[in-house]
Parts: sequence; C-alpha cells; structure tokens
Amino acid sequence: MSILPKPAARTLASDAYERIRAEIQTGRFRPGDRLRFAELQALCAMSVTPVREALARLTAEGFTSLDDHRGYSVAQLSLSELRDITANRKLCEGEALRLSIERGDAQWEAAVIAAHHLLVRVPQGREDMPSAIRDDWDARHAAFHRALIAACGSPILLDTCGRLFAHADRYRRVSVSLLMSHRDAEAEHRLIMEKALARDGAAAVAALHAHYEKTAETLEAFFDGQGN
Amino acid sequence: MSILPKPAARTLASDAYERIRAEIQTGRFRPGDRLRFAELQALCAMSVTPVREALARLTAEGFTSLDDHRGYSVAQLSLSELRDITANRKLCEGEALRLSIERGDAQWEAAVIAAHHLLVRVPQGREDMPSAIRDDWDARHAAFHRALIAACGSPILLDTCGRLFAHADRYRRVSVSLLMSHRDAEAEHRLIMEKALARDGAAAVAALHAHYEKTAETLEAFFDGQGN
DNA sequence: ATCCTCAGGATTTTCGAAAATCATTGACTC
DNA sequence: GAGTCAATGATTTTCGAAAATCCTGAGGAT
Repeated sequence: MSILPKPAARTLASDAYERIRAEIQTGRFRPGDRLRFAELQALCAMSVTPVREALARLTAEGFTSLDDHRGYSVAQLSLSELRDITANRKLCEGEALRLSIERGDAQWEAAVIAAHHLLVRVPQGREDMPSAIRDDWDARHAAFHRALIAACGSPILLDTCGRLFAHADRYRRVSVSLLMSHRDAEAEHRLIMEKALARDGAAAVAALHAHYEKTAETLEAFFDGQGN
Repeated sequence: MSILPKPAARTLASDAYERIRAEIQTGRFRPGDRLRFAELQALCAMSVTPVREALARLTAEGFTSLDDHRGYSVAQLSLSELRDITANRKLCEGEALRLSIERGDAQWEAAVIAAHHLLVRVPQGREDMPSAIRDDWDARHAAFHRALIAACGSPILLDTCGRLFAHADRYRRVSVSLLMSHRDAEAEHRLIMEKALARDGAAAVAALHAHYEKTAETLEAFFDGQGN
C-alpha cells in the first residue's frame, strides 16, 4: 500500500474544473464574460468533452450559467445577490459556528488557533500587492473560516457554507477596496476566535454576523460606486 | 414575439438529466447502483456525451457520486445523512417559512391554499397504490412545501431548500411505510398552513419542525429494521 | 497455501469531426 | 426608411470510435 496521499489518477475533466474555477475566482474571467469552448480548450490544452463536463459542474454550483445552444458564461454579480449571500451566510455559518462551539474538542481549538496564526502572518501588502500574496491571504482566510465551523458535525451544512463562502469570495475579489479592509478584518477575526475558544456561542455568532455585515457594507459601497 | 412560454429548443443533455434524476427519485435506480454508460445510453437513446454532462450535474447536486476512472453510481443512503438532512431542513426551511410569513402577500396566501387543496385531493391509495398516483402525490407534496416558503425573498435559500427536499424525498421513497404516514401528514400539513396563514411565525415553524421530526422518526424506524 | 504478475475483457475517458443551432449580414419588399 | 427573409459564418451540441484505465482471474514463484 502506498503512503503517498494521492496517486493522483486524476481526469482531465477534474483539471479543467479546477482551472476554470480558479480563473473565475481570481477574476481573470470576469462576470458576464462568455466562455467559448475554443478559448477554454486552448487554455486547458484538451478537447471539448472534458471542458464541457467541467462547465456542467460549475453551472450546477452557480459559478457559471448556461443558455441552451447559446453557450456558457460567467455568472453575473449583483447587489441583490450579495445581500442574499450575506443573509444566508449569517444563517448557515452562524448555526455551524454555534454547533462547532458546542461540539468542538481540543483538536478543533488547536486547528482554529493554527489557522488564525497563519492568517495574520501573511505579509500585509499594499495596492500593488503581488497577486501571489493576495492569493495566499485568500486561501488562508478561507481556511480560517473553515476551521471555525469544522466541528459542527454536519457535512451538509459544511457543504452549504463552503459554497456560500466561495460565492462571497467572488464579490470580495472584484472589489479594489479589499486591501483597506484587511486591517479591520484582522481585529474582527481575532474577536470571533476569542469568543469561540471561550465557548461563548452567542457572542461568537454575534461577532461573526458583525463581520459579515461589515464586509457586505464595504462591498455594497464599492458596487454602488460602480453602478452595478 | 411568441406568446408560448417555451419554444423548447432544449438539449439532449437536459433531457438526460431529468430522465436519470427521475429514475433515481422514483427509486428505479437504487442507492449504490452503478450507472453504466452503455445502459444509460440505451435508456435515453443518445450518445455518451450528453449522458456524461447529465451525470456531472447530478453529481454536483449530490444525487450521484463519481470515482475517477471507476464511473458513476447512485449516492448511498444512510441513517446519519437522513439525520443531517433533517437538521438542515429544520434550519433552512424553518427560516424560509418565517421570512415567507413576514413578507408574503395575499398572492402568497392564495398559492398556499391552492397547493394544499390539490394535495388533499389526491386519491388516497393503499399498499397497491398505482405508481402514477403515488408520483402525483409526491409532486403535489413538493409543490405545497415550495408554496409555503415561496415568499421568503431569498433565491439562494429557496435553492438550498429545494435540494434538501429532493434528497429527503429519496429517503421517503424507499420507505414502504410511506403510505401509512400519509394520513398523519395530512393533519400536520393543515396545521402548518393554518399557522402560516394566521401569520404566527413561531407556531408555524414549530409545526414545520414537528412535521420533519415525525417524518424522520418514521424513516429511521424503517432504516433500523432494514439494518442500513 | 499465499502472494505477485500480467494478459484479456469491460468500462470509462477523451478525441476530432459531423450535425444542429444561433447570430449577422445583406438583399428585397412594402 | 423600416421590416422581412434567406444565406452565411460562428458556436454549440452530439456522435462514433480510439485511447486510457480498471477489474478479473489464471498462472507461476516463494
């Protein structure tokens, strides 16, 4: 038996899925952009079949949309959807955090502390932050939020939260004001963690809600400015 | 401009998606069954490409699962997943119902009453209930639950609820005790509707939770008997 | 007897081209 | 000039077969 975690007998379709999703998440494919097969085939260096499968998955998850016989395109962003996502995150991640606090053991506490440590150690960039660092922060930010709710004990709730987070991430990425909010977010993250580790469910959820509200407000201001 | 709702320039992939999903929902494809392409191509009378796209969508929604290079199969059922689904339904549909009661107008009330009327008018069958009637009841049952939460104002929450309902439906279908619970369910449905129309959010949500708990209990008893 | 190797067959996965559909252009009528 | 219609080009959608991978079981070595 192999000790290696993954012999990785992957498929091209999986590669295409991750590749295209990454392009959408990082904003290189922008909302509303049409996704032509010729282009995607060139990008992924494969035939049409695996690309099609990847787009089918992405569409089922809401990252792309499909008009029959008119092809796929990157899902649009809208102020109303941002508000909807925020409301759903408060509901689902709030409940997941409550459960996690109730059920989490020392292992969970350690994972939360570790994820938070990694998050605050990402070098703080400026406007001209290299995208590598920016991607790094985003990955650790996602990991921190995942660690918080990891002990909730509900795979379905975790899946829902994961999807919501990914969608919220798209909104965060398009916002130039992202960088300014990092410093504020740091204090908010710390507060959530402290309340969670103190096993104060109500206070932790309140802090989480406040965090989402503030994030949403920042993005809403940006969207209003853009007229989207 | 055409008045017809849909000229229906559909694709084979969409047909395959609905066809296969129906086979899974109605239980003709059973949990754990392997889904071979040769078989599905024969069933849908089409080539492998659209079938593959359909399975990709179904997998993203959790109805099927995929092992790389080992093919697709119908997702397994388990007691723990049933409990997880129930907990998530209480959370999500409960909130959706609360919002619906808060925001719903007369149009919403009318739709709820209409859906309930259709539901109770399905002829009550017995063990040997023809599958057509059974499918009819299931469709109207889904429509009633959808009508209750339709006015919640959150497309994302509605989507989540829809998925959860579809998964719960799979559990209900495999249960032989389904028929016995219809009569009980009728009283529960009426209670939910009455509380909702009376705009008593707390009572309506409580009734909804009780409804789900009772459904889950019935199914759990069945599952325990089967040793699944 | 147990384990390993390796064909043979079954199945999934991918390809490249054909068929179907949509968008655009330009001619033609009213 | 506005509107209709057909032909053309671009793009999606589907097909049928080739390539890659997995499963099974027989044969041989330890």
